[in-house]
Amino acid sequence: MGEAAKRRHGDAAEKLPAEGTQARRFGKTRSAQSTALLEDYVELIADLLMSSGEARPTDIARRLGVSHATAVKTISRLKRAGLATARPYRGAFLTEKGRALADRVRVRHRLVVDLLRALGVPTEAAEADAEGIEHHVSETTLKAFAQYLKSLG
Amino acid sequence: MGEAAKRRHGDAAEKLPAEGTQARRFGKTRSAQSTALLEDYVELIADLLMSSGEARPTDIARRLGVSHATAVKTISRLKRAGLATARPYRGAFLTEKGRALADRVRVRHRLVVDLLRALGVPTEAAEADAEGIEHHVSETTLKAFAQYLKSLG
DNA sequence: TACAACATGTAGCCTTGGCTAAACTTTGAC
DNA sequence: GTCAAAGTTTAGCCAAGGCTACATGTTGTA
Ligand SMILES: [Mn+2]
Ligand SMILES: [Mn+2]
Ligand SMILES: [Mn+2]
Ligand SMILES: [Mn+2]
Repeated sequence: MGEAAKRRHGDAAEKLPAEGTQARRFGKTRSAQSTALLEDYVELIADLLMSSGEARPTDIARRLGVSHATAVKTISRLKRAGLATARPYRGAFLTEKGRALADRVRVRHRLVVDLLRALGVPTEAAEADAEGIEHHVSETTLKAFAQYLKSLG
Repeated sequence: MGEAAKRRHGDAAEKLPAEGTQARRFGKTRSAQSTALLEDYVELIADLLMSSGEARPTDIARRLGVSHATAVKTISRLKRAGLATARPYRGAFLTEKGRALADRVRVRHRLVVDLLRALGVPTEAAEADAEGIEHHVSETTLKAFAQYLKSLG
């Protein structure tokens, strides 16, 4: 480790979290990230199905700001994950599991936006930030958010 | 688009954000994600340098819960980005730019954790969730957080 | 001083999530 | 009914961020 370094700096050491603890936290973050995209897709597909009756690759792509080819590939991943089905040239549909996820994700999205707005964050910033934040909010934290909002009446 | 579908569902349409608006939001989220890892690395390297005088690949890897090979590759990316330097077998060091980023990131991390705790989120959940949330909090939202915390005294 | 233990670096593999280009279907306007 | 426009699919490329395996370097201790 470098005993010299240890002696030189060790005494003034700040308290870092234990290695294992920190590793677990970062691991959670990584796993949240790997599901974030799928969550946004099912939420969006649910919205499109609700509002227009179909969720076509091009529409999805435009709303996400990616190419249609990217959307098609991600829809494949949704299928592999058992969250969606797709009929050729008819767009995407959600499985039971996909609908359940979409519902949870939509509720969570709303809650995060509402909380941010309650704290005085302007609407557009709240919506934009929530799109990323939502995927990293645990059940525990979500409950605290709901509690706080309830306390405001 | 399918006129039948449009007629069947269009009337009960829910109000989605405009396509461009939604695309911009998702784009911001994507770009935040691409910098998230670099932010965590510079923050961790700064912490390790402070507490032990050196930031070696193996230590970084253990704290992140990844293999040392992964850490080495990411340190290369930090170098490419002008955030860090590394002397063979002496670990990583931050450039001026890296130190500046680390400072900003540390302040933001603190603020997010403090806010979550102020809302009643238990410490460990607050720390774990903050590790992901922090990367998606805009300056605007950060100010609102600070404001709220100040209002609590 | 030698050497075993440990740290480092490198190579090669995989998945995810972007992209463009080109071929193919569907659809709607005439 | 035709056919061009619009949408879909597929293929092939790239970078990021994981991994394991292996070769090489350093270092504390016997
Ligand atoms: Mn989102
Ligand atoms: Mn969302
Ligand atoms: Mn983080
Ligand atoms: Mn952090």
